[in-house]
Amino acid sequence: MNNGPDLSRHEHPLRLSVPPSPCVVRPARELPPPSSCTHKFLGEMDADAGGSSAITPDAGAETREVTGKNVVVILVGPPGSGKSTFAEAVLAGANTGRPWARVCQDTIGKGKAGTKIQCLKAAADALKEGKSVLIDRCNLDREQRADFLKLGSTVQADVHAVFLDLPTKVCISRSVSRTGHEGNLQGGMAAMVVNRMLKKLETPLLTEGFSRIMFCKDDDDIKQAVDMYCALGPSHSLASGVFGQKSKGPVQSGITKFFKKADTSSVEKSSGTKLTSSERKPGQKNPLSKQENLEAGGTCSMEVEKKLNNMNGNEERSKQIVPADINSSTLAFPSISTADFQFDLERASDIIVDAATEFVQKHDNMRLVLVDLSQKSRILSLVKDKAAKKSIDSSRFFTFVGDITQLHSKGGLQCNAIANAANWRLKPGGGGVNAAIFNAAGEGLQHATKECADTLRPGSSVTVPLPSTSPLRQREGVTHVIHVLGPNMNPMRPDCLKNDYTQGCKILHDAYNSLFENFASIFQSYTGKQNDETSSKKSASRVISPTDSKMKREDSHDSERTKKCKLPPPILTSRQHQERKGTSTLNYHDNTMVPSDAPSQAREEGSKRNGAVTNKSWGSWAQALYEVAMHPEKYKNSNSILEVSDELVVLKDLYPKAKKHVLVISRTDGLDSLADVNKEHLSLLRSMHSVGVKWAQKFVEEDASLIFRLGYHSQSCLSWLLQVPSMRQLHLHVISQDFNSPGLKNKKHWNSFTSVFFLDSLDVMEEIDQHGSAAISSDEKLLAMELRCHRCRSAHPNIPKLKSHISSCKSSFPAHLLKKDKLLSASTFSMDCT
DNA sequence: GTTCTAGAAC
DNA sequence: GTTCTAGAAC
Repeated sequence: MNNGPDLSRHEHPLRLSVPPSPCVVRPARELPPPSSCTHKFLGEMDADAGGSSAITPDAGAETREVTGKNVVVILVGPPGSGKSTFAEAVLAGANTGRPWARVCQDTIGKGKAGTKIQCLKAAADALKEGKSVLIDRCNLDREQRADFLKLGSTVQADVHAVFLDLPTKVCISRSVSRTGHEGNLQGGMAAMVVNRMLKKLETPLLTEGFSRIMFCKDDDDIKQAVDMYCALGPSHSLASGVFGQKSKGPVQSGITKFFKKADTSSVEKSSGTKLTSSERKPGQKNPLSKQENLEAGGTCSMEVEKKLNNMNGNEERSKQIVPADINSSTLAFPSISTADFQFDLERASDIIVDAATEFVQKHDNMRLVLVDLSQKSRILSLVKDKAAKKSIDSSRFFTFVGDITQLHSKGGLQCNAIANAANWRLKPGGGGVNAAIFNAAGEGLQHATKECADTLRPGSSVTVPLPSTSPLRQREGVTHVIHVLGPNMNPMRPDCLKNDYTQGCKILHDAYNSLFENFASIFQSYTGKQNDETSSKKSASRVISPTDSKMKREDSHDSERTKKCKLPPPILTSRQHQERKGTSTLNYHDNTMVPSDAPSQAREEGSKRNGAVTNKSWGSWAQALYEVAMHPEKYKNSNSILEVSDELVVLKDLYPKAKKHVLVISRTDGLDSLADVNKEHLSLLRSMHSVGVKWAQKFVEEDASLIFRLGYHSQSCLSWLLQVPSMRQLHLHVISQDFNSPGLKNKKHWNSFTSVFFLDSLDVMEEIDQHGSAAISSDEKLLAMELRCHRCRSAHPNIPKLKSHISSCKSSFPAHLLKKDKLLSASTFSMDCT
């Protein structure tokens, strides 16, 4: 609650905080009289906010002086909070002659990932030119802001913070649904990023060195702040202090709170139509439709939120007739791939109707329900029309408007199973149906899902029995969730089919077939053993892939593969097997590390089935580390293996990128990359780290000039889809920082060890300890970045020139590496010994 | 992951 | 003409 006097929204902000003095150049447009509401605005200040240095209202009113100082405005806010919109609005609206520059990290890299250093330099340059600067990056924590504050104080500029403190759900919704974002952050990844970033939020304080902090909680605040900076004359300075902090409540952060507040809002699908109040059911708060999100993102309008909030309370629950059929098993499913994945609605509706027709003809005691949250859902009406034209039995297949997680409690529709429009990692998040279902089902669904499969390929599905404790089971009577993944036609996502609807339609059809087949499988298993959860779990928790739905009964013995659907088995040709016979030498390239007794036929069959849709598999070369980890004994005579334990193998990298480069490989099956690691693996990571340190120490003792760094490649969750090459099996690089090796040949090699693509082992452990997963960068641009020296950061045109430079560069390493012992050198170890 | 090689850059 | 990169093939 706002305890201060009401802020007059209609009066000009400059007048509110800056009473003009005779020598002030008045902005071109007419300003209201100066004195009327100064107190009002300053009365908004929270004297406690920002620590003890928050100034009193009167002091604030008196601080205005003609200084001619430049201003550094540090925008603070997560993606989607409107920082860029703010900065652009100031640039466009400034009308007093004060020159402004926007320093934007998203664009400063000119297509490549921008850095803080680039921003600092640009800001310094602009300040030198006499411009005031808007720092357009997230600046969420003190450390991120500190350098800009320092820069400001160095040039004696006023440093302000404008904190775009909007509701988390708004930022997530906007960043998820925007397109064409300068930093390429949008779609499902954006929700994750916003959520993660907000965990790091540290509210700006005057004690950091700001002369002024302004909180913008909504559209009006933003507009006021923009107007104020637009009207800030060259010789004006704004009052010091904290303004606009209206609530002392905890800062809302994270998607969890988002869902607690609006647990059904994110189920909204892209319907292509605007929502009206009548489309909402009681209790649904903040229903942000995709369409509205886009509008909100595009115009930075907070009106959306208000409008949506206003919808609550006077909505009427839509009356729907649910065909009663207590003898049928019911599957409720959302439209797959049409929202985030932008699949054409016409085509999608044809596919849904075709697949459903086929299904209901085959199974007369099961029914399918297409569900969408919006009554005006276009996909729903298309399907409805097409199903009617095909004369499908409407008691077996029908559409339903409602929240898929509350069909029984709110809609009176009892469903045995619900389908989830999952992501390929089968993890919560994303802000849509997926997030809503994981949220509604409770944590049990995550655990149950993990037992069934780790990942999902486009066109396939996996059935997960809900634990008896799941609220979704207890409240809604849903016994199974079937995760299904369709094709992606969204160019802003990394695995886009680029308008290839031939392939897209096939995958979508496969996805529905797989979903329906899995549903049928549950029912069949339940006819005999309705109360045997274990049994049903075993039979139901299978992944049905696009082409194996027809052969699922034939390969039911193949339990291991269906349990871990993530990895198509290595693709080995018969020639490779022949050539490989009897050999177990270490060689990534021709894959001779794969044991010669590999069950080749089964693998080939498996690869055909699994590779049918996307052909995205671990190439044979990528299996090498896995083979070493699983069967180190086969390579015991190789001098490449340095150490073997139950937990790990230490291997000399066969293509070292530095004088000393070894890999500490985990031997845990299924731990393919950092994306698979969670808190349970912390002790393994610690073991890997300490073994890595031990080897680094050994090498340093042999050659005291060596300096080591320990870390993991950012094998992101998207790498599989992006086909970014990587070696399967989690491995820690222990690499000397000379990078003096013929094995280091190209930009990708260099950047994979010297950009943020390389994640320090210490950071990874800390991240996992704190967040349960590593913050993996998914930006493929990282590996294509310009070549810069890892020590002095100088740029070089090509690898030979870079190599020449690094052979003699003696600059100190970047500060972030010098901290926390991320670099291991002779001094590190001698210190340890003393 | 590497190797090979066409073609761009110098 | 030589060097180097980047994409295809493995």
